Amino acid sequence: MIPGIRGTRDILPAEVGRWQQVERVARAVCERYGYAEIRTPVIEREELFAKGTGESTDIVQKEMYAFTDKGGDRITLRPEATPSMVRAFVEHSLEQELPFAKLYSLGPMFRYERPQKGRYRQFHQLDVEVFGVTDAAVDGEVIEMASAFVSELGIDTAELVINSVGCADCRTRFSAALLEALGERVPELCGDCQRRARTNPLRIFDCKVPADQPIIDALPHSEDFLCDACRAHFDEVKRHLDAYGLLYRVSHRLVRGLDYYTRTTFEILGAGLGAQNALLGGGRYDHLVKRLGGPDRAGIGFAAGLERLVLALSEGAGGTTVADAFVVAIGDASWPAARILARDLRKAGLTALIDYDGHSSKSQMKRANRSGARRVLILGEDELARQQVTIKEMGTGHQHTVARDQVTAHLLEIFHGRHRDDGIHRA
RNA sequence: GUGAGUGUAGCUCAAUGGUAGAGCGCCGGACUGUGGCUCCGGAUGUUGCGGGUUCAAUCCCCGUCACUCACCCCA
Repeated sequence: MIPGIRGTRDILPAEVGRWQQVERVARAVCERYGYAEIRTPVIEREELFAKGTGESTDIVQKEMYAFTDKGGDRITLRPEATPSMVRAFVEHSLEQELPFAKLYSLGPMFRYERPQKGRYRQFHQLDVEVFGVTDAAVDGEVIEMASAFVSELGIDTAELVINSVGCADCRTRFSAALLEALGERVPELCGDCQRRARTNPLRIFDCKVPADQPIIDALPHSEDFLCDACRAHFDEVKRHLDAYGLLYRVSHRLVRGLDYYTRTTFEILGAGLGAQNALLGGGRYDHLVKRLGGPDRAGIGFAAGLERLVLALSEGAGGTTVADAFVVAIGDASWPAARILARDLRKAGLTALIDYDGHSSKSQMKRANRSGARRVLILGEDELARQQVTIKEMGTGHQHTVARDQVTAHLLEIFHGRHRDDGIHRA
């Protein structure tokens, strides 16, 4: 056997219903809020992420699946969606096309990381982006939508956390203030934090080492270093969230890892997910579009981890398709007629199963039982001769006969009375 | 990239330095045109892979791969 690649997973039939539910809700919510779907390639030029995601990030430095293709170009599997969304927005001048430049996309991302709970090398994200709106009302709407998405999935233990990292000026001043506050205590911090102090002081807030916490707790807060404009924007965002009645926690320690974030950042944290507990995260990136060669347009968005959402879904969520009917043929002569019966049921929009080999009726019944089909349509030599079909309700064991040419109408009537739902039934 | 734990049947797990067993599942029969319950019977393993120690390794040692969790990073 040739095994699958480390950090990748097969989403098996037993759990695919949960995925379909997450995807269904994701699409429904996005469409309701006026987002248009876009599908971008999984391969892009390496420089798109070097410039977009940021040369200093670990994603770009050591986690990309990058290679030189046969034409000599540097290519990479996308590690995140935002730069691709920006590229497509710019490349196709989408702001000319759409009433609002609000886009969403669903698809796989790739990062060469050590797998653990909620983290894989191929993982899937819902990515949502809005371009060209600086007003804080869009921050509020995006965050409200993210929150609505999670709660519509029935995940009710999630926590919304927000912060503002300010504009480039605020960040520069804040970083300097952090280093100054740290002063000579840098060597007391853990190795990772010493490295962060050199590369990106804001990330010190991500530290989990207990010994470092007293020092970190004493550090200044980003909120106190916001310029007037950024402060006003953040206040306005909070007013919007309050107006929506959303519960949130402002955390000055929420500093997101990607270089492009400005002002608003937010995350929704799930419970019981282990260390990788961010269901979704995002923020504003007011200079990214221009930085990637486009017009000077603001941007804001978030990415949600589908694996984590599936993990956070309640036990009974999802569901599998069970057949409306299982056709059982008895006797060699019945098989051709049974196959036509199955075809006719399917043509009428019903889900029908039928065996392939000339198995015994018993064996077919067992398979029918295992399939979960709600009824078995028996077509044996007796029925064939009388132009009938025996219908056995698996739940009760009762059976009755119906004329062959009435079968589909008969079944459709049963479903009509029960508000049939495309054959998909919750477990 | 770092650390810890774990790899035995399809699944969940036992076992012993003397070449493996249970439960569930699967297949068949009792019921030769009828599932679920019951009873009876049956099949399946290169004990992750490679090497070492040993008369003998699934068990001990080394390496390697995979999985799990955590660090790191982030969805």
